[in-house]
Amino acid sequence: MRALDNTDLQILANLFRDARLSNKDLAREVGLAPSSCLERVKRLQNDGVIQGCSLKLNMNALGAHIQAMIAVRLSNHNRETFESFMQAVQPAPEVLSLYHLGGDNDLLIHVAVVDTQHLRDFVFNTITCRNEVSHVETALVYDYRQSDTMPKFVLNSSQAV
Amino acid sequence: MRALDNTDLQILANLFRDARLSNKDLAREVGLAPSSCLERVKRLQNDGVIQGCSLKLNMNALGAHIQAMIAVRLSNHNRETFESFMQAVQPAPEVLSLYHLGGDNDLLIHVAVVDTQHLRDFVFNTITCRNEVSHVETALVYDYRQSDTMPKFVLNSSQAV
DNA sequence: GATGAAAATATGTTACT
DNA sequence: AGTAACATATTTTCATC
Repeated sequence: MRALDNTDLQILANLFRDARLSNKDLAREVGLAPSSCLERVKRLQNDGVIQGCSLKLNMNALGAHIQAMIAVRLSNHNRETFESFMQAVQPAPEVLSLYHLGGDNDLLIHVAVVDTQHLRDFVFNTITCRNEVSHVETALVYDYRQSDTMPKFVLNSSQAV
Repeated sequence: MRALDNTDLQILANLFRDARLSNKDLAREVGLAPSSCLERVKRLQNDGVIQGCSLKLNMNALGAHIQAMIAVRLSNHNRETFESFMQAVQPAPEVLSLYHLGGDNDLLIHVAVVDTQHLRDFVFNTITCRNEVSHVETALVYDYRQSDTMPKFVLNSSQAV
């Protein structure tokens, strides 16, 4: 993979702010011709720097009035146990995202549910029913905010132009 | 806000999978003429059902080789304390997202950092230096997976067509 | 509301610097 | 690698159903 130069970082920062920016507008923002800009965006996608693009939705409008974070500890920490748990839980329609952590809790599962009864059913039917689960704690999510600016770090030599 | 009908849900599900889908392709997927489809997408944006669209980036390619989840407890739980903490922390370039929870921990902060030293500096300089912080626990994020399918629930009467 | 055709815009190629 | 020009495709408007 090629190192990212400053123009690449500008492209990424702009798309991070608004991924539906047209190529023409993006090119103007970063001071490139549209064709050159398009070429770079494609390269960033091919190189796997850009991994995809997802919609931020208003969960309440979809009928999910409660969001919760479910912390899970497993009884066994080998790879197979993890993978089987994640593969069973991730496809559930309530699951928004899933973190595998190194800490007291092995996993954090961010879910959206209709109401408290739905939350309880989800925890029983999808989480605690699994025999690899040793401990579960559920907390309401009052607020969830995603950064609208791309993480930016001091460049090291391998990234610099 | 108008209730979402089945076509709206199909549009959202398709865009959730790939927000860069062209309007033409989206229209074909949901069985509408491109113009009708565009009209609905605009309405969903205006109604705030679609809140935005963000890029999923390979953090390693940006030079962030470590991701961590920082759990924070505050000494005071009034609104002002929360807001001032969130407004101070959220703009930090390392912060990817921020959860306000009702539970033992008040906040979870998902961060991307260059290395362990950077993580330590971030925790000291941005989190523990603040006097409203009473407890901090940091865990490495080994894996972070976002659902690629839109949460779907049984429709209630207010959402049904 | 939805459609289809026309006008405006954007994309993607190619040749050139 | 970047630019400009061109052909193709898409978006968006609008009159109509």
